[in-house]
Amino acid sequence: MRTTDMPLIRRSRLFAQVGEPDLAAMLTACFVQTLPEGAILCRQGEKAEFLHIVLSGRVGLFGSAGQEETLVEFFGPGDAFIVPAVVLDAPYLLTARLLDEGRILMWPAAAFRAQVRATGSLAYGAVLLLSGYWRTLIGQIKDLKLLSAIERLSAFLLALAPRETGPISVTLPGGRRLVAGRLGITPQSLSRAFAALRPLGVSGGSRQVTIVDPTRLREFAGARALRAT
Amino acid sequence: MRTTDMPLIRRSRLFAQVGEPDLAAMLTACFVQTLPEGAILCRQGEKAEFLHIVLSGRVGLFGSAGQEETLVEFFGPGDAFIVPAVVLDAPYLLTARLLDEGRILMWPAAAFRAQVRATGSLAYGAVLLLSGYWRTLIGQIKDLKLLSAIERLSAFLLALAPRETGPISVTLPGGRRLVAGRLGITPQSLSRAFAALRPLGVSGGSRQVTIVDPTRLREFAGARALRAT
DNA sequence: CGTCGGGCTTGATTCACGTCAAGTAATCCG
DNA sequence: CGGATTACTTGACGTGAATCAAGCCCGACG
Repeated sequence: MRTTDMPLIRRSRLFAQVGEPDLAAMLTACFVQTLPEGAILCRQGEKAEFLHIVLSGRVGLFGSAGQEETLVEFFGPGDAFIVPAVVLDAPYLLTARLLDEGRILMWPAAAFRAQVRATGSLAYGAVLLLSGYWRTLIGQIKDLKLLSAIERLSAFLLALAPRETGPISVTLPGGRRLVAGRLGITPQSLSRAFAALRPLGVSGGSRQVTIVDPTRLREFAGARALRAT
Repeated sequence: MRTTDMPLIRRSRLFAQVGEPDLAAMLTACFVQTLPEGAILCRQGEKAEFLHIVLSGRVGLFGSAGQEETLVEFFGPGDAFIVPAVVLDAPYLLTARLLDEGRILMWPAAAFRAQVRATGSLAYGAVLLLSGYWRTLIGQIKDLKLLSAIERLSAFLLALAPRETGPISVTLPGGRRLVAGRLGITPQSLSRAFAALRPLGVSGGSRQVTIVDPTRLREFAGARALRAT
């Protein structure tokens, strides 16, 4: 574990409430790995062996059924993405794959389970983390059930936008293929959806998208007001 | 609070690890209400005021966008369904409505937040509860993204089946309209999906469905193996 | 410099599901 | 018990997105 990892570790919501000495004690059971793009962290159906916390790089969580596979969610630095399988000692529901080269904190499942049970501040951090994830997943389910593909793309882009107003440029968390999966559509349909948004001021290369007027896009998407009506 | 409520309260995963004296102390801040069918516990967009724990009856969580509304998930006794909004002190993403008459434990949001932060065993219970929910939500997202309507219905019915084999009769958690929402389809499509499964041995009245051979249904649905491939 | 290959776009067609519209069965309530 | 209201089913039709199939763009590599 490098000294440069500590600030990254501290930044995770999971450890927000954990005191310095406790944290140091916990981390003795862990190690950090640098892994290449495409590396698989865990595979759907296998028993949980490690909790993974992303220190750098991005990770995609994929669900598969038969031949099909789609991306369910993106994760980035600070995320600990399979807490549930680890605490419940259940098989992974998803496969995690690195989208970039990245550094991953590996925490043996049994040690993590014991720590969560023993350390209130860690459990509290886990509650915060899981609460945030619950909300993103609920948002995604609502999107899938209530919105059209174009509306979902609008909402997705707006969620990426840091500022509320003025022309902005957002970078997609992955290639078109992955974004399509996240939105629950095919790459072809995503392409058409982007084409449909072009008249509304959305222009984009493969990975970088600029929105000339977020407010207008928000009006379009929010004609069917979603997240906090 | 009735004395008959205590066993129901204890049964919730949330309190599994909480000691008797701690539990008694926590509950002083709470009260229990009996509410009629159709009562609304919280409304999408409003600030979280109470944590609700279902003691009896069933609750539906609904998401809405514009005019549309669908059921996102069913909840029953032991479930504490909006923990995330409460701990994060954020607006509800969903509207909760009672599907039957039921008894609900009401826990003021601020008191619950303080307790979770202070009491490790409660935080641990929350981690377990949230972990279980994460998994059901992930399952639902995978279903929506990867399966057809008929396959989703099959998977839903099989998840309700208590035993693995032999003819069984399951009771749907709500009317057809609600089940359709849960599956992300219209009631008409649900009706057709049931019709399509009839040749496979699924017969059903409005609320009670019998599956003559779960194994056969599982084969059909699991030709596209899902949950634990 | 050319050609090879993957990722993106575009068009034509198909299909699953939604929508509209009856019709029928179940439930409620005087 | 009868009539109204609601819930479910069924059919005909329309549509959004998937699928099939080229083409295009751009970086990789001989």
